[in-house]
Amino acid sequence: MAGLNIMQTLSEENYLKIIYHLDKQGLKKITPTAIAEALNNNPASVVDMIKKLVEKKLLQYEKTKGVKLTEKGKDIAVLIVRKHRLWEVFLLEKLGYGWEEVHDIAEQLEHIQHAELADRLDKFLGLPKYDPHGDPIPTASGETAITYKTLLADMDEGKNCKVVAVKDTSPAFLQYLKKLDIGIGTKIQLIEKIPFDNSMVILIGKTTRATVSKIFAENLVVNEL
Amino acid sequence: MAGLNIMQTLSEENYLKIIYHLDKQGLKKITPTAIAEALNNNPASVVDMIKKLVEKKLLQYEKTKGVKLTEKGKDIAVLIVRKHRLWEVFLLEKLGYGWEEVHDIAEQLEHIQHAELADRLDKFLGLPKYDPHGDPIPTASGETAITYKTLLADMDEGKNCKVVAVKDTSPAFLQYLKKLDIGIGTKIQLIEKIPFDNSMVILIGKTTRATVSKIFAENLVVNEL
DNA sequence: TATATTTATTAGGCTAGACTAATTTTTAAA
DNA sequence: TTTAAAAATTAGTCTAGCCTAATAAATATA
Repeated sequence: MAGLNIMQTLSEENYLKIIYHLDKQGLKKITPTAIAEALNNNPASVVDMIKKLVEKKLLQYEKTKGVKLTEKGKDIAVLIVRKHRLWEVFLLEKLGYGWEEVHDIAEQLEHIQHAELADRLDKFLGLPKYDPHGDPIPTASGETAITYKTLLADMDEGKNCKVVAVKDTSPAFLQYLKKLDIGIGTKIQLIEKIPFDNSMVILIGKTTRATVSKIFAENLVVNEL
Repeated sequence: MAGLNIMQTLSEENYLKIIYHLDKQGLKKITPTAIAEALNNNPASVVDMIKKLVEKKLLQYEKTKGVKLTEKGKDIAVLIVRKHRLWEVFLLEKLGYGWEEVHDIAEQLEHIQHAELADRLDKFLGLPKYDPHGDPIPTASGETAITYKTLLADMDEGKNCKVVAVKDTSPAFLQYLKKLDIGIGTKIQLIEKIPFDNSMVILIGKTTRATVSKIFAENLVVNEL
Protein backbone atom coordinates (compact mmCIF):
# COMPACT_ATOMS: atom_id res chain seq x y z
CA MET A 1 0.00 0.00 0.00
CA ALA A 2 2.63 2.54 -0.96
CA GLY A 3 2.13 5.89 -2.52
CA LEU A 4 -1.41 6.46 -1.40
CA ASN A 5 -0.16 9.59 0.22
CA ILE A 6 0.14 11.45 -3.06
CA MET A 7 -3.14 13.30 -3.30
CA GLN A 8 -5.23 12.59 -6.35
CA THR A 9 -7.84 14.96 -7.65
CA LEU A 10 -11.48 14.19 -7.15
CA SER A 11 -11.83 13.40 -10.81
CA GLU A 12 -8.81 11.11 -10.87
CA GLU A 13 -10.16 9.23 -7.89
CA ASN A 14 -13.48 8.74 -9.60
CA TYR A 15 -11.82 7.29 -12.66
CA LEU A 16 -9.77 4.87 -10.60
CA LYS A 17 -12.83 3.83 -8.67
CA ILE A 18 -14.97 3.22 -11.72
CA ILE A 19 -12.26 1.20 -13.40
CA TYR A 20 -11.96 -0.88 -10.26
CA HIS A 21 -15.70 -1.48 -10.26
CA LEU A 22 -15.84 -2.38 -13.94
CA ASP A 23 -13.10 -4.90 -13.36
CA LYS A 24 -14.88 -6.35 -10.33
CA GLN A 25 -18.05 -6.63 -12.36
CA GLY A 26 -16.14 -8.98 -14.61
CA LEU A 27 -15.73 -6.77 -17.66
CA LYS A 28 -12.83 -8.41 -19.48
CA LYS A 29 -11.82 -5.45 -21.60
CA ILE A 30 -12.21 -2.03 -20.03
CA THR A 31 -12.44 0.44 -22.90
CA PRO A 32 -12.67 4.22 -22.98
CA THR A 33 -16.29 3.92 -24.09
CA ALA A 34 -17.17 1.65 -21.19
CA ILE A 35 -15.63 4.10 -18.76
CA ALA A 36 -17.37 7.04 -20.41
CA GLU A 37 -20.70 5.29 -20.06
CA ALA A 38 -20.10 4.42 -16.44
CA LEU A 39 -19.09 8.00 -15.63
CA ASN A 40 -21.75 9.42 -17.86
CA ASN A 41 -19.27 11.51 -19.77
CA ASN A 42 -17.51 11.67 -23.10
CA PRO A 43 -15.05 9.09 -24.52
CA ALA A 44 -12.78 11.92 -25.61
CA SER A 45 -12.52 13.11 -22.02
CA VAL A 46 -11.77 9.58 -20.93
CA VAL A 47 -8.93 9.23 -23.39
CA ASP A 48 -7.37 12.38 -21.97
CA MET A 49 -7.65 11.14 -18.43
CA ILE A 50 -6.31 7.70 -19.29
CA LYS A 51 -3.20 9.39 -20.65
CA LYS A 52 -2.81 11.36 -17.49
CA LEU A 53 -3.24 8.35 -15.24
CA VAL A 54 -0.87 6.23 -17.31
CA GLU A 55 1.63 9.05 -16.97
CA LYS A 56 1.15 8.90 -13.22
CA LYS A 57 1.61 5.14 -13.30
CA LEU A 58 -1.81 4.45 -11.91
CA LEU A 59 -3.01 2.75 -15.09
CA GLN A 60 -1.73 0.59 -17.90
CA TYR A 61 -3.30 0.90 -21.30
CA GLU A 62 -2.96 -1.22 -24.40
CA LYS A 63 -5.59 -0.78 -27.08
CA THR A 64 -5.84 -4.52 -27.48
CA LYS A 65 -6.30 -5.28 -23.78
CA GLY A 66 -7.95 -2.11 -22.61
CA VAL A 67 -7.25 -0.39 -19.34
CA LYS A 68 -5.85 -2.00 -16.20
CA LEU A 69 -5.05 -0.58 -12.79
CA THR A 70 -1.45 -0.80 -11.69
CA GLU A 71 -0.74 -2.00 -8.16
CA LYS A 72 -0.60 1.58 -7.03
CA GLY A 73 -3.77 2.50 -8.85
CA LYS A 74 -5.55 -0.47 -7.40
CA ASP A 75 -4.44 0.36 -3.89
CA ILE A 76 -5.91 3.82 -4.25
CA ALA A 77 -9.14 2.48 -5.71
CA VAL A 78 -9.53 -0.10 -2.96
CA LEU A 79 -9.00 2.53 -0.32
CA ILE A 80 -11.70 4.70 -1.85
CA VAL A 81 -14.11 1.79 -1.92
CA ARG A 82 -13.16 0.94 1.64
CA LYS A 83 -13.85 4.47 2.78
CA HIS A 84 -17.09 4.62 0.85
CA ARG A 85 -18.46 1.50 2.46
CA LEU A 86 -17.27 2.38 5.94
CA TRP A 87 -18.90 5.79 5.71
CA GLU A 88 -22.10 4.11 4.57
CA VAL A 89 -22.09 2.00 7.70
CA PHE A 90 -21.47 5.10 9.76
CA LEU A 91 -24.31 7.03 8.17
CA LEU A 92 -26.73 4.19 8.61
CA GLU A 93 -25.78 2.95 12.03
CA LYS A 94 -24.67 6.11 13.77
CA LEU A 95 -26.60 8.88 12.09
CA GLY A 96 -29.72 6.87 11.42
CA TYR A 97 -29.88 7.53 7.71
CA GLY A 98 -31.95 5.29 5.51
CA TRP A 99 -30.78 2.71 3.23
CA GLU A 100 -31.29 4.73 0.04
CA GLU A 101 -29.74 7.91 1.34
CA VAL A 102 -26.32 6.72 2.36
CA HIS A 103 -24.83 6.15 -1.06
CA ASP A 104 -24.84 9.75 -2.28
CA ILE A 105 -23.35 11.09 0.91
CA ALA A 106 -20.71 8.38 0.92
CA GLU A 107 -19.80 9.40 -2.64
CA GLN A 108 -18.60 12.64 -1.13
CA LEU A 109 -17.10 11.22 2.05
CA GLU A 110 -15.03 8.62 0.22
CA HIS A 111 -12.70 11.39 -0.96
CA ILE A 112 -11.78 12.71 2.46
CA GLN A 113 -8.04 12.38 2.80
CA HIS A 114 -6.13 11.42 5.89
CA ALA A 115 -3.67 8.61 6.41
CA GLU A 116 -5.37 6.99 9.39
CA LEU A 117 -8.95 7.89 8.64
CA ALA A 118 -10.21 4.61 7.20
CA ASP A 119 -8.62 2.53 9.91
CA ARG A 120 -9.88 4.70 12.72
CA LEU A 121 -13.37 4.74 11.28
CA ASP A 122 -13.23 1.00 10.79
CA LYS A 123 -12.28 0.46 14.40
CA PHE A 124 -14.91 2.88 15.63
CA LEU A 125 -17.58 0.99 13.71
CA GLY A 126 -16.43 -2.35 15.08
CA LEU A 127 -14.64 -3.63 11.98
CA PRO A 128 -17.76 -4.28 9.91
CA LYS A 129 -17.43 -6.76 7.06
CA TYR A 130 -20.24 -5.50 4.88
CA ASP A 131 -21.80 -2.19 4.09
CA PRO A 132 -25.56 -1.64 4.29
CA HIS A 133 -25.99 -2.78 0.70
CA GLY A 134 -24.33 -6.08 1.40
CA ASP A 135 -21.09 -5.23 -0.33
CA PRO A 136 -17.91 -6.39 1.38
CA ILE A 137 -15.68 -3.78 2.95
CA PRO A 138 -12.04 -4.17 1.91
CA THR A 139 -9.70 -4.65 4.84
CA ALA A 140 -6.87 -2.32 5.77
CA SER A 141 -4.52 -4.47 3.74
CA GLY A 142 -6.80 -4.29 0.75
CA GLU A 143 -8.36 -7.73 0.74
CA THR A 144 -11.91 -7.86 -0.39
CA ALA A 145 -14.17 -10.72 0.58
CA ILE A 146 -15.99 -12.51 -2.18
CA THR A 147 -18.84 -10.44 -3.48
CA TYR A 148 -21.98 -12.19 -2.53
CA LYS A 149 -25.38 -11.59 -3.90
CA THR A 150 -27.92 -11.13 -1.21
CA LEU A 151 -31.62 -11.57 -1.28
CA LEU A 152 -31.93 -7.92 -0.35
CA ALA A 153 -29.57 -6.25 -2.76
CA ASP A 154 -29.54 -8.41 -5.82
CA MET A 155 -32.96 -9.87 -6.30
CA ASP A 156 -35.94 -8.33 -8.00
CA GLU A 157 -39.58 -9.12 -7.71
CA GLY A 158 -40.53 -12.34 -9.42
CA LYS A 159 -36.97 -13.68 -9.58
CA ASN A 160 -36.04 -17.10 -8.32
CA CYS A 161 -32.89 -17.89 -6.43
CA LYS A 162 -31.20 -20.52 -4.32
CA VAL A 163 -29.66 -20.01 -0.90
CA VAL A 164 -25.92 -20.57 -1.02
CA ALA A 165 -24.72 -19.15 2.27
CA VAL A 166 -25.49 -16.82 5.13
CA LYS A 167 -23.54 -13.83 6.29
CA ASP A 168 -24.75 -13.74 9.83
CA THR A 169 -24.06 -16.96 11.64
CA SER A 170 -25.50 -16.08 14.99
CA PRO A 171 -27.63 -18.76 16.67
CA ALA A 172 -30.58 -16.40 16.54
CA PHE A 173 -30.40 -16.12 12.79
CA LEU A 174 -29.71 -19.77 12.19
CA GLN A 175 -32.56 -20.74 14.43
CA TYR A 176 -34.89 -18.45 12.58
CA LEU A 177 -33.78 -19.99 9.30
CA LYS A 178 -34.52 -23.42 10.65
CA LYS A 179 -37.96 -22.34 11.67
CA LEU A 180 -38.62 -21.04 8.17
CA ASP A 181 -37.22 -24.28 6.83
CA ILE A 182 -34.53 -22.49 4.90
CA GLY A 183 -31.18 -24.14 4.39
CA ILE A 184 -28.40 -24.28 1.82
CA GLY A 185 -30.00 -25.05 -1.51
CA THR A 186 -33.48 -23.90 -0.59
CA LYS A 187 -35.22 -22.22 -3.49
CA ILE A 188 -36.77 -18.86 -2.87
CA GLN A 189 -38.90 -16.65 -5.03
CA LEU A 190 -39.10 -12.93 -4.34
CA ILE A 191 -42.74 -12.00 -4.51
CA GLU A 192 -42.82 -8.40 -3.36
CA LYS A 193 -40.45 -5.75 -2.12
CA ILE A 194 -41.86 -3.30 0.37
CA PRO A 195 -40.00 -0.02 0.02
CA PHE A 196 -41.11 1.37 3.35
CA ASP A 197 -38.84 -0.76 5.49
CA ASN A 198 -37.08 -2.86 2.89
CA SER A 199 -38.87 -5.95 4.02
CA MET A 200 -40.07 -8.45 1.44
CA VAL A 201 -42.57 -11.18 0.82
CA ILE A 202 -40.98 -14.41 -0.34
CA LEU A 203 -42.04 -17.86 -1.34
CA ILE A 204 -39.96 -20.55 0.31
CA GLY A 205 -39.88 -23.74 -1.70
CA LYS A 206 -43.22 -24.41 -3.37
CA THR A 207 -45.76 -23.34 -0.84
CA THR A 208 -44.52 -21.44 2.18
CA ARG A 209 -45.03 -17.72 2.08
CA ALA A 210 -43.26 -15.43 4.54
CA THR A 211 -42.53 -11.77 5.10
CA VAL A 212 -38.95 -11.18 6.05
CA SER A 213 -37.15 -8.06 7.27
CA LYS A 214 -34.40 -6.09 5.64
CA ILE A 215 -31.86 -7.47 8.09
CA PHE A 216 -32.96 -10.97 7.28
CA ALA A 217 -32.73 -10.39 3.55
CA GLU A 218 -29.31 -8.85 3.62
CA ASN A 219 -27.89 -11.81 5.44
CA LEU A 220 -29.07 -14.38 2.99
CA VAL A 221 -26.54 -15.04 0.27
CA VAL A 222 -28.14 -16.33 -2.88
CA ASN A 223 -27.54 -17.34 -6.48
CA GLU A 224 -30.03 -16.28 -9.03
CA LEU A 225 -31.73 -19.09 -10.93
CA MET B 1 -32.27 29.38 6.57
CA ALA B 2 -33.54 29.34 3.03
CA GLY B 3 -31.64 28.58 -0.10
CA LEU B 4 -28.88 26.52 1.43
CA ASN B 5 -29.97 23.78 -0.87
CA ILE B 6 -28.37 25.42 -3.91
CA MET B 7 -24.98 23.77 -4.07
CA GLN B 8 -22.00 26.09 -3.95
CA THR B 9 -18.63 25.16 -5.29
CA LEU B 10 -15.84 24.31 -2.91
CA SER B 11 -14.15 27.57 -3.73
CA GLU B 12 -17.28 29.65 -3.23
CA GLU B 13 -17.82 28.03 0.13
CA ASN B 14 -14.31 28.84 1.20
CA TYR B 15 -14.77 32.48 0.31
CA LEU B 16 -18.01 32.73 2.25
CA LYS B 17 -16.40 31.04 5.22
CA ILE B 18 -13.37 33.28 5.28
CA ILE B 19 -15.50 36.41 4.99
CA TYR B 20 -17.58 35.17 7.88
CA HIS B 21 -14.46 34.61 9.97
CA LEU B 22 -12.96 38.00 9.13
CA ASP B 23 -16.19 39.62 10.22
CA LYS B 24 -16.29 37.61 13.46
CA GLN B 25 -12.72 38.63 14.15
CA GLY B 26 -13.98 42.18 14.19
CA LEU B 27 -12.51 43.45 10.96
CA LYS B 28 -14.63 46.48 10.22
CA LYS B 29 -13.92 46.73 6.51
CA ILE B 30 -13.43 43.49 4.65
CA THR B 31 -11.43 44.27 1.55
CA PRO B 32 -10.31 42.15 -1.40
CA THR B 33 -6.75 42.35 -0.09
CA ALA B 34 -7.75 41.11 3.34
CA ILE B 35 -9.56 38.19 1.81
CA ALA B 36 -6.66 37.44 -0.50
CA GLU B 37 -4.30 37.34 2.47
CA ALA B 38 -6.58 35.10 4.47
CA LEU B 39 -6.97 32.70 1.57
CA ASN B 40 -3.35 33.02 0.61
CA ASN B 41 -4.20 33.93 -2.93
CA ASN B 42 -4.28 36.88 -5.27
CA PRO B 43 -6.41 40.05 -4.90
CA ALA B 44 -7.26 39.86 -8.58
CA SER B 45 -8.75 36.42 -8.08
CA VAL B 46 -10.70 37.73 -5.13
CA VAL B 47 -12.20 40.56 -7.14
CA ASP B 48 -13.44 38.04 -9.69
CA MET B 49 -15.01 35.88 -7.05
CA ILE B 50 -16.61 38.81 -5.27
CA LYS B 51 -18.35 39.69 -8.52
CA LYS B 52 -19.59 36.18 -8.88
CA LEU B 53 -20.89 35.99 -5.33
CA VAL B 54 -22.55 39.40 -5.56
CA GLU B 55 -24.22 38.13 -8.72
CA LYS B 56 -25.46 35.15 -6.75
CA LYS B 57 -26.72 37.44 -4.01
CA LEU B 58 -24.49 35.91 -1.38
CA LEU B 59 -22.46 39.08 -0.91
CA GLN B 60 -22.87 42.83 -1.00
CA TYR B 61 -19.97 44.96 -2.03
CA GLU B 62 -19.43 48.71 -1.86
CA LYS B 63 -15.86 49.92 -2.26
CA THR B 64 -16.35 52.29 0.65
CA LYS B 65 -17.72 49.70 3.07
CA GLY B 66 -16.05 46.60 1.77
CA VAL B 67 -17.67 43.20 1.53
CA LYS B 68 -20.60 41.97 3.58
CA LEU B 69 -22.44 38.67 3.60
CA THR B 70 -26.12 38.79 2.71
CA GLU B 71 -28.52 36.84 4.90
CA LYS B 72 -28.32 33.97 2.49
CA GLY B 73 -24.54 34.13 2.33
CA LYS B 74 -24.30 34.21 6.07
CA ASP B 75 -26.60 31.22 6.46
CA ILE B 76 -24.35 29.22 4.19
CA ALA B 77 -21.22 30.36 6.01
CA VAL B 78 -22.66 29.54 9.41
CA LEU B 79 -23.64 26.11 8.24
CA ILE B 80 -20.13 25.45 7.01
CA VAL B 81 -18.67 26.57 10.33
CA ARG B 82 -21.22 24.47 12.16
CA LYS B 83 -20.29 21.41 10.14
CA HIS B 84 -16.59 22.08 10.57
CA ARG B 85 -16.83 22.23 14.35
CA LEU B 86 -19.16 19.28 14.65
CA TRP B 87 -16.84 17.16 12.56
CA GLU B 88 -13.95 18.23 14.75
CA VAL B 89 -15.80 16.95 17.79
CA PHE B 90 -16.51 13.73 15.96
CA LEU B 91 -12.89 13.23 14.99
CA LEU B 92 -11.66 13.91 18.49
CA GLU B 93 -14.25 12.10 20.53
CA LYS B 94 -15.21 9.23 18.31
CA LEU B 95 -12.16 8.54 16.23
CA GLY B 96 -9.60 9.45 18.84
CA TYR B 97 -7.74 12.00 16.78
CA GLY B 98 -5.56 14.56 18.50
CA TRP B 99 -6.31 18.22 18.88
CA GLU B 100 -3.80 19.23 16.27
CA GLU B 101 -5.01 16.81 13.65
CA VAL B 102 -8.70 17.50 13.52
CA HIS B 103 -8.67 20.88 11.84
CA ASP B 104 -7.27 19.80 8.48
CA ILE B 105 -9.64 16.87 8.17
CA ALA B 106 -12.59 19.04 9.18
CA GLU B 107 -11.60 21.48 6.43
CA GLN B 108 -12.55 18.74 4.03
CA LEU B 109 -15.55 17.39 5.89
CA GLU B 110 -17.20 20.79 6.24
CA HIS B 111 -18.06 20.71 2.55
CA ILE B 112 -20.02 17.47 2.61
CA GLN B 113 -23.51 18.28 1.43
CA HIS B 114 -26.72 16.84 2.72
CA ALA B 115 -29.73 18.60 4.11
CA GLU B 116 -29.92 16.77 7.41
CA LEU B 117 -26.27 16.01 7.90
CA ALA B 118 -25.33 18.69 10.42
CA ASP B 119 -28.36 18.11 12.57
CA ARG B 120 -27.97 14.37 12.60
CA LEU B 121 -24.31 14.64 13.44
CA ASP B 122 -25.09 17.18 16.14
CA LYS B 123 -27.60 14.86 17.73
CA PHE B 124 -25.27 11.89 17.48
CA LEU B 125 -22.57 13.84 19.29
CA GLY B 126 -24.94 14.91 22.02
CA LEU B 127 -25.45 18.52 20.93
CA PRO B 128 -21.97 19.75 21.87
CA LYS B 129 -21.57 23.47 22.51
CA TYR B 130 -17.88 23.81 21.73
CA ASP B 131 -15.45 22.28 19.35
CA PRO B 132 -12.12 20.94 20.61
CA HIS B 133 -10.47 24.31 20.09
CA GLY B 134 -12.96 26.07 22.29
CA ASP B 135 -14.94 27.68 19.52
CA PRO B 136 -18.68 27.66 19.93
CA ILE B 137 -20.69 25.49 17.57
CA PRO B 138 -23.51 27.39 15.86
CA THR B 139 -26.91 25.87 16.51
CA ALA B 140 -29.22 24.50 13.86
CA SER B 141 -30.90 27.88 13.66
CA GLY B 142 -27.59 29.61 13.21
CA GLU B 143 -27.05 31.20 16.60
CA THR B 144 -23.45 31.44 17.63
CA ALA B 145 -23.83 33.66 20.64
CA ILE B 146 -22.43 31.60 23.42
CA THR B 147 -19.41 33.15 25.05
CA TYR B 148 -17.22 30.62 26.67
CA LYS B 149 -16.03 30.53 30.24
CA THR B 150 -12.39 30.18 31.05
CA LEU B 151 -10.76 28.87 34.15
CA LEU B 152 -9.20 32.25 34.68
CA ALA B 153 -12.08 34.58 34.15
CA ASP B 154 -15.11 32.69 35.28
CA MET B 155 -14.17 30.43 38.13
CA ASP B 156 -13.96 31.25 41.81
CA GLU B 157 -12.14 29.52 44.60
CA GLY B 158 -13.74 26.28 45.65
CA LYS B 159 -15.76 25.93 42.46
CA ASN B 160 -15.71 22.77 40.38
CA CYS B 161 -15.66 22.70 36.62
CA LYS B 162 -15.12 20.48 33.66
CA VAL B 163 -12.77 21.14 30.76
CA VAL B 164 -14.73 21.52 27.54
CA ALA B 165 -12.16 22.91 25.19
CA VAL B 166 -8.94 24.86 24.83
CA LYS B 167 -8.30 28.17 23.13
CA ASP B 168 -4.63 27.81 22.47
CA THR B 169 -3.87 24.78 20.38
CA SER B 170 -0.14 25.13 20.09
CA PRO B 171 1.83 21.92 20.52
CA ALA B 172 3.47 23.43 23.58
CA PHE B 173 0.21 23.96 25.34
CA LEU B 174 -1.27 20.66 24.29
CA GLN B 175 1.82 18.85 25.45
CA TYR B 176 1.67 20.55 28.81
CA LEU B 177 -1.97 19.55 29.15
CA LYS B 178 -1.05 15.98 28.42
CA LYS B 179 1.62 16.09 31.08
CA LEU B 180 -0.90 17.36 33.58
CA ASP B 181 -3.28 14.67 32.40
CA ILE B 182 -5.91 17.21 31.42
CA GLY B 183 -8.20 16.50 28.51
CA ILE B 184 -11.77 17.18 27.42
CA GLY B 185 -14.03 16.24 30.32
CA THR B 186 -11.37 16.41 33.01
CA LYS B 187 -12.78 17.76 36.26
CA ILE B 188 -10.95 20.58 37.92
CA GLN B 189 -11.44 22.30 41.22
CA LEU B 190 -10.13 25.78 41.79
CA ILE B 191 -8.42 25.73 45.15
CA GLU B 192 -6.74 29.08 45.38
CA LYS B 193 -6.30 32.18 43.28
CA ILE B 194 -3.05 34.02 43.74
CA PRO B 195 -3.68 37.69 43.06
CA PHE B 196 -0.02 38.57 42.66
CA ASP B 197 0.41 37.01 39.23
CA ASN B 198 -3.05 35.57 38.60
CA SER B 199 -1.75 32.07 38.90
CA MET B 200 -3.87 29.50 40.64
CA VAL B 201 -3.74 26.27 42.51
CA ILE B 202 -6.03 23.64 41.10
CA LEU B 203 -7.01 20.09 41.79
CA ILE B 204 -7.01 17.95 38.70
CA GLY B 205 -9.34 15.01 38.98
CA LYS B 206 -9.36 13.65 42.54
CA THR B 207 -5.79 13.87 43.64
CA THR B 208 -3.43 15.83 41.45
CA ARG B 209 -2.61 19.30 42.65
CA ALA B 210 -0.92 21.81 40.41
CA THR B 211 -0.14 25.48 40.21
CA VAL B 212 -0.88 26.96 36.85
CA SER B 213 -0.14 30.34 35.36
CA LYS B 214 -2.53 33.02 34.25
CA ILE B 215 -1.80 32.28 30.62
CA PHE B 216 -2.59 28.67 31.21
CA ALA B 217 -5.85 29.43 32.96
CA GLU B 218 -7.12 31.78 30.32
CA ASN B 219 -6.70 29.18 27.66
CA LEU B 220 -8.72 26.52 29.39
CA VAL B 221 -12.41 26.66 28.47
CA VAL B 222 -14.59 25.16 31.16
CA ASN B 223 -18.16 24.56 32.20
CA GLU B 224 -19.05 25.11 35.78
CA LEU B 225 -20.36 22.09 37.64
C1' DT C 1 -12.10 -9.45 -49.21
C1' DA C 2 -14.60 -5.28 -49.33
C1' DT C 3 -17.72 -2.49 -46.89
C1' DA C 4 -20.24 -0.75 -43.01
C1' DT C 5 -20.26 0.21 -38.38
C1' DT C 6 -18.46 0.97 -34.14
C1' DT C 7 -14.69 2.71 -31.32
C1' DA C 8 -10.65 5.50 -30.43
C1' DT C 9 -8.15 9.49 -31.11
C1' DT C 10 -7.04 14.17 -32.34
C1' DA C 11 -7.99 18.98 -32.69
C1' DG C 12 -10.00 22.81 -31.01
C1' DG C 13 -13.44 25.10 -27.59
C1' DC C 14 -15.30 26.30 -23.17
C1' DT C 15 -15.56 27.37 -18.04
C1' DA C 16 -13.90 27.85 -13.29
C1' DG C 17 -10.57 29.62 -10.76
C1' DA C 18 -6.26 30.69 -10.23
C1' DC C 19 -2.08 33.91 -11.85
C1' DT C 20 0.90 38.23 -13.56
C1' DA C 21 1.35 42.68 -15.23
C1' DA C 22 -0.51 47.04 -16.18
C1' DT C 23 -3.61 50.61 -14.97
C1' DT C 24 -6.77 53.23 -12.25
C1' DT C 25 -8.55 54.67 -7.93
C1' DT C 26 -8.16 55.52 -3.07
C1' DT C 27 -5.82 56.72 0.93
C1' DA C 28 -2.09 58.72 3.47
C1' DA C 29 1.80 61.78 3.94
C1' DA C 30 4.42 65.80 2.97
C1' DT D 1 -3.24 70.48 -1.90
C1' DT D 2 -0.05 67.93 -4.12
C1' DT D 3 2.50 63.76 -4.14
C1' DA D 4 3.60 59.10 -2.83
C1' DA D 5 2.07 54.70 -1.52
C1' DA D 6 -1.32 51.23 -1.24
C1' DA D 7 -5.29 49.00 -2.92
C1' DA D 8 -8.55 47.80 -6.56
C1' DT D 9 -9.45 46.71 -11.01
C1' DT D 10 -8.78 45.22 -15.80
C1' DA D 11 -6.71 42.57 -19.32
C1' DG D 12 -4.70 38.72 -20.71
C1' DT D 13 -2.62 33.70 -19.41
C1' DC D 14 -2.78 29.16 -17.71
C1' DT D 15 -4.49 24.46 -16.23
C1' DA D 16 -7.89 20.88 -15.28
C1' DG D 17 -11.52 18.69 -17.02
C1' DC D 18 -15.06 18.68 -19.62
C1' DC D 19 -17.27 19.22 -24.49
C1' DT D 20 -18.18 18.65 -30.00
C1' DA D 21 -16.76 17.62 -34.50
C1' DA D 22 -13.68 15.42 -37.51
C1' DT D 23 -10.69 11.77 -38.54
C1' DA D 24 -8.42 7.32 -38.01
C1' DA D 25 -8.46 2.69 -36.67
C1' DA D 26 -10.54 -1.56 -35.52
C1' DT D 27 -14.21 -4.77 -35.78
C1' DA D 28 -18.07 -6.94 -37.84
C1' DT D 29 -20.81 -8.01 -41.74
C1' DA D 30 -21.95 -8.89 -46.53
